[in-house]
Amino acid sequence: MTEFEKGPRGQRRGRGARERIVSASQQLFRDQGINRTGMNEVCAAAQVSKRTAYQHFASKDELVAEYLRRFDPDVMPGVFDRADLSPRERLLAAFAMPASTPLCPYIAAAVELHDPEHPASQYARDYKTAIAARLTETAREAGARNPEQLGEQLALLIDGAAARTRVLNHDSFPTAAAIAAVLIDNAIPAAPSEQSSDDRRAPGSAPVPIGG
Amino acid sequence: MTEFEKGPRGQRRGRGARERIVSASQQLFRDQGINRTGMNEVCAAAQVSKRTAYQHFASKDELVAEYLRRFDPDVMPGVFDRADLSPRERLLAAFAMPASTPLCPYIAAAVELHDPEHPASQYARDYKTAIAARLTETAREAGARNPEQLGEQLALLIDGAAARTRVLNHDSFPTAAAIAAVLIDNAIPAAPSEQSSDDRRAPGSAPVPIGG
DNA sequence: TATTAAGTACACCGATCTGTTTACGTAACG
DNA sequence: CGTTACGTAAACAGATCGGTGTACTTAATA
Repeated sequence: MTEFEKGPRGQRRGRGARERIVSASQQLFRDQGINRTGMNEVCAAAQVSKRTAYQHFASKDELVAEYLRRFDPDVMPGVFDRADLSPRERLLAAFAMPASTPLCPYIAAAVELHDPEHPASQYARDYKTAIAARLTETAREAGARNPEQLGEQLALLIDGAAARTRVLNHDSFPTAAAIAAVLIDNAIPAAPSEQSSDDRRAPGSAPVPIGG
Repeated sequence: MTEFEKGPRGQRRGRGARERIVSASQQLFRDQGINRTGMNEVCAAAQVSKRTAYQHFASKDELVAEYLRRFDPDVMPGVFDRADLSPRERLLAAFAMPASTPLCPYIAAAVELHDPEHPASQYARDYKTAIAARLTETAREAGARNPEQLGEQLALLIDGAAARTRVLNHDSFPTAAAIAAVLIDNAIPAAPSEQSSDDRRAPGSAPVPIGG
């Protein structure tokens, strides 16, 4: 059966190869960019022959797509899966990304590839849409007046922080988090000033609509 | 002196060449990306021989730097120079970019070049800093409580809208403008209601500090 | 043992890109 | 006229890149 593991007969091949290739591209594409990283370099880093690499991925484009796809299977870990946090806290947690978090490879890929039809570009759109959807969902849980709007706004803040951090080489997520706090407080009726364990809403007050 | 114009003995050269090269790179770099546009293509579009191009620009990197530098000599025309607008209106005007406006070549360049030391990357940082400074200045005029903070926040919104527009292929500036309106209203004490949809604020409620 | 699946090492192809060089053209000016 | 400055056109150099082809190795299986 060969199990496709390092298993019975493989000395160091089999399971390792594909994994190593993807893993190497993660680091190289992120650190050096996609266009500036050749397949030779990826193969060398993965300790895999070029032949093998092209047996696992028909083209570099496929590897790039897989590189993005594998990046974050469950969207933004440590944010939406934190059942111990209130919805509001979860929304804010999206802006407390650790510095080690890679800087939005989706934006980078979309810019570098420069082709909206590229599978990686399409996946970048899907990912961004998924993020916004999750934010919207959480905003709804938090009792936001217009969850779609708040979700979209928070997503924009995340992208802004990522882009700005990249260009300025200076962490902009705190600024984004501050804005997020304002938006959240404005969007949730009778927002309890700080961490809200319960969010009852004040029905009557017509607060500031965020336009659109 | 040869005036650097079409000049004494130039038949149709001189002033045209450099201008045409920069102009061609504007369009090509923006439409196709920097890395995907070769010098041959630029020269062809500029109707200039390669020899001449490399006489005006020692390298492609220099041309790229000039491409960014020439992009917007006075930062964001139609925004800060609109003396007929109130400071608050000027702040909001920054989010009403016409669709024809090129989509943040600075972010694109920083990502594409992928080298923070590249002169173009440095210029991108300078440009972004200049934008934030202008926004801060205008925020101060508008009477914002913390102009630096508001300026930085609005700058982040602009970058977020640009990045998101690029990735999603969908104009995100309206969303950013809506956020901006909220931030501005929150940051300016007793905001006099301009023609904004509404900005009356519950009078007694202390406005939410935007925290830093 | 023979086969087969998987992999390595490495040369190679064709395309593309930056940048240079060569050969030639042309117009102003002495 | 000839020189000189400036320009074109096009070949070329050198590098890199994506991707392939070939020959060899290794180890499990029939």
